[in-house]
Amino acid sequence: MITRASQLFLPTLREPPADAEAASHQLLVRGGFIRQVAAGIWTYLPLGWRVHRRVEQIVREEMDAIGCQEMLMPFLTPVELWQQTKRDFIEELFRLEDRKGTDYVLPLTHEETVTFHAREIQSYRQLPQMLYHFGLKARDELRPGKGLIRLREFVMKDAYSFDRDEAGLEESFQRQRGAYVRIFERCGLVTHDVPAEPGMMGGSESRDFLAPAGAGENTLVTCENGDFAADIEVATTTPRQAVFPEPLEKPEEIETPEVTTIDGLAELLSIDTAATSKAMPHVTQDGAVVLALVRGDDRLEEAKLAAALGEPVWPADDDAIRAAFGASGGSLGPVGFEGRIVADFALRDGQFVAGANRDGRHLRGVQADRDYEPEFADLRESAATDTCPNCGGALGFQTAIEVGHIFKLGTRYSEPLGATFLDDDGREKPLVMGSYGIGPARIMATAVEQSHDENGIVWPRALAPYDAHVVALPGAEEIALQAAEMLAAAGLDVLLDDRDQRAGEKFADADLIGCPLRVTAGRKSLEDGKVDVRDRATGDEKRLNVAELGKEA
RNA sequence: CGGGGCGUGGCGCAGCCUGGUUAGCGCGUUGGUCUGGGGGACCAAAGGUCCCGGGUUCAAAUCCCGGCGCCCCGACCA
Repeated sequence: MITRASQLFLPTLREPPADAEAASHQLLVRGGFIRQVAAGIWTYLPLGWRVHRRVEQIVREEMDAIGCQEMLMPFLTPVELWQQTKRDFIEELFRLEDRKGTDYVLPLTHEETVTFHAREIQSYRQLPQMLYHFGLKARDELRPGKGLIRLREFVMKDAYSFDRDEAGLEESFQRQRGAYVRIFERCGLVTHDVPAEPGMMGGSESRDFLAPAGAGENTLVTCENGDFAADIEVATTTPRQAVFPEPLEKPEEIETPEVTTIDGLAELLSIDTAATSKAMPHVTQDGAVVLALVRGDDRLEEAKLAAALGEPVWPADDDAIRAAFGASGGSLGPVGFEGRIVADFALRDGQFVAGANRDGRHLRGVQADRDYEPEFADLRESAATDTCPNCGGALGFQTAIEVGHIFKLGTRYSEPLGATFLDDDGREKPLVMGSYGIGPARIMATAVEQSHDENGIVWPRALAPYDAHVVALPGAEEIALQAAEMLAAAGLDVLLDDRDQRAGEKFADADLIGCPLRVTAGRKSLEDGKVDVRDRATGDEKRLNVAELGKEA
């Protein structure tokens, strides 16, 4: 198929928009792929929508290949479904009301709706089932941005599996996981399949597909030897060994006037920062104060704390700290604290300097299980000085985009919504579910992040808006058209730049738009009947006869 | 929610601090001439509620107050 640039709505920009920082944001806007309507709300222009559809088609083929069935569920959703699963209080949820006063939500995902339909599954004989759709999602994000990376409205391919039991779920989960690996591979992306944090979906196990990128919102932790990779929110890596002073029989209070930081404390006492502990009071939804304790040189990973507690928490403010500890931040510690204490595993062995819960004083020789009774959990954020838990190798940290996320949901949705089936033992049981999401827009953004140069986008072949971009220079319009027809006959989608523009402008646009092949017909072609075929990725160029184009492509 | 920045023709910006004729510049757009393998040159022209509302003033893009929108950095997710 041939598309003529002269008739295409393709507004390319010479300069990037002032508010764009991420490479994908700049290039997709400059290349005329997308335009912003409001924060996190975008239109796909003709070129951008072509790319989106190519991503969709790859996803569709891989879903169909594992027996997942396409359908379409609605955007407007009665709030009752979300009330039944108790997700109606989620802050990101858009709510609206019709003229009769009936409440609706715009779905964050479609677990509720698909489970509503799954109530029609009656018997184990109908299982397993896998369903999917490409549906709009709406999320009232606090901070949308970075082009297509964080959107308030977007198309998601969400798939759902229904099984009799955990073993069946495991099988469905692995089928989806395999499909995801193939999808990202076909899209030409580098991704890592890593353990993740289930967040608001709930459920037992989840895995993220993280794609390293210049701009992103996740941090991927990997081992130099390739035997470890995880999202930093769940990464458990090995902290460096602390250097401890001589142990004490019991804690000893010491004067530490003016010292409110770990560095100041370690310096005053001439000890390793890793031989201190850091108290970070948090409050739960119902106002209880929980003390999170990590080693002095560590940072608390809040996602891990929330996971350990099983509920979200917020850092306590000064008033709450005073009330619970009788001291201010900087002198807090576990000894004598009445509430719940969660300590990082790094504090299990050894004696640490901790706040004394009296301003200007600390305790030396504080030992877990002797001087205070904590629950232990992994709370620390992986640090650059950590080593691989599997081989001791050095770790690397990269920003990454989450392009896919798959969850084992279990009965989190089927139970509240009453989606049950009759098993072969004659008993009624809730369906065991999984859910599997991919954002095509993020795949687009990731492809650009991972593959571009100073001149523009270098699309992976499978995602390019057109396979070939034929540049017609003045005088050679006829040859250009013949070349385009040859390529089209060979099954390629062709963009024919027949605009009345200067050569430089056409080349610049071709580089910016980033189709894999560029074919130029110009004055030289009139002499020898050949055209220049240039590979966008490598820059390699060769002169070919028009007749040879088909087989070359 | 906390912090920072911005809002002026389609795009990128200047002007604002220190109010004062017709609000400028580059790019783009339209018409013309010459050009024509990496964003060319010259001539002519079109195009603006200076984010919105209020206030101060003889006079507001400019000063004050209040909104709204957008971007970036810390707590959420495909």
